[in-house]
Amino acid sequence: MANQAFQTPKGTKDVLPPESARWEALITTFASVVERAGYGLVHGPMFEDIGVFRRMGEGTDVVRKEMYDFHDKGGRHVALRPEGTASIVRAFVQHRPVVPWKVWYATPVFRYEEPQSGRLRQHHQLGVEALGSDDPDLDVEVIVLLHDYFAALGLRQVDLVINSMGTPQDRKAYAEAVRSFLRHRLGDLSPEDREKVEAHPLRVLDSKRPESQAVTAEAPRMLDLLSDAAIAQFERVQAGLASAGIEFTVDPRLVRGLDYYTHTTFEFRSQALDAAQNTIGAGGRYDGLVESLGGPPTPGVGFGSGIERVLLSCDAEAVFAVQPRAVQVFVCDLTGGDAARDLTTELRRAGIAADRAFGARSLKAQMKAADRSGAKLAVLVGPDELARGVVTLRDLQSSEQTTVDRAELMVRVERYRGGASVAGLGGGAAPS
RNA sequence: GUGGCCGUAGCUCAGGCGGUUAGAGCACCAGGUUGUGGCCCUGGAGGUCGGGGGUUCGAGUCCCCUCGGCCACCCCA
Repeated sequence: MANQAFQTPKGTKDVLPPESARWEALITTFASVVERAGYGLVHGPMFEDIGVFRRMGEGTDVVRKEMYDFHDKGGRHVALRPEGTASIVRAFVQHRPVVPWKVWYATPVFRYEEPQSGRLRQHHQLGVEALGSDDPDLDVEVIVLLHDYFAALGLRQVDLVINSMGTPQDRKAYAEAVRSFLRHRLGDLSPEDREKVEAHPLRVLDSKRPESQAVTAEAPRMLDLLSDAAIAQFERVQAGLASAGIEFTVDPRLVRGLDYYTHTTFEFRSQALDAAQNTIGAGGRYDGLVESLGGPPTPGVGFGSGIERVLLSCDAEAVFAVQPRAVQVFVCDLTGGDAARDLTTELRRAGIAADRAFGARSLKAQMKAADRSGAKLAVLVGPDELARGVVTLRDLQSSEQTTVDRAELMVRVERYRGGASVAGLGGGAAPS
């Protein structure tokens, strides 16, 4: 292991320029979609008392085996967030904001898993949570936001699947119904699924194993057991989606991995992703979660969407290409560096994006750097300009060049940005 | 956690059966133009062949271990 260079921990990635420009644009797009709907940004700790996350469901894989948990130096048992919702709910319980409380977040999330395409140990989620109303129109609002975010990115090959888990009582009764049904068909299930029957009967429903699917096809259907109130709720959601012009399919076997969901659950899947991980955004209603974290009975609904997977989908559909923001002006200095140092500062303070080369390189090298920077305009200062109190402006696309008084530089650059050509900047001097 | 494939310069890749100083393209740097980019030409820098151990006269090439990547299961964003 001698001299083995450090690298990102397994299942994590660095996001560097120019790719990071895409992340910025993605988050900006998301923010504009949800803030338009009245959602405010929440920042919070990346780790919580482990109890906060255990409320996601003691039987879930995320809680049982994927949490990055540890004891800190004070003996507190804490965990890195494995998802966004529980922390938001904890914040709600702690601060008791007025309802409806509509917030959004952008956060890394951590799960100890075997990495593969679209699955990392640290990935990043954008999400919203809306607490304090059980109005199904809020479910619709949240789903529409996620849909419109994908649309804003240019994604087209996205399918929406929805289901209802009913009230907490419905969910419990249904789990019992499925369990007793499966008990009689144990022999027909795949061995792996057999073990889930007692602890986690609903998980068997979305098993991909053919033999299990044959069994679950005949299992009691959630939608047949829903209470009247839950059915009304679910129908209102469907009507709202239809009214928003959003296509969806109802899949009675859609069971999400976290136990807190009640009523509406939904998943957006990218058809452009052939990987096993094609869910790019998912969520649902969680009417019992606030209470289980010590708050007053408060309904809630929200979703999370993985940035990495969404970007993978964008790649697959060849949409949402983002150009990194280039500087506008590049200063080349042959006088020892004073001009580069002072002019870039002056330009930047005037609100103009400017860059320069360092280390007293040849003009050729500096021009090359100017070209690479993407700047439209180069400012050249050599001994000649210095002596005359002028600077040379060069349009890097047309190669037009002129000289202007140094004192006039800011005005000239502003005029150039306003659309004037370099030649028209009228310093009077001929190109040298 | 289980199984399969893979790991050579910053990037994409060559390196027949193990055999002398490990190559190319792109990118980077310098020169060709005593003060000028994008094209072209020339040159340069950059690698303990993921890491460790073993077999052998000799290993990038074979074996073992390990780390990492990809894929499937599982799970999920």
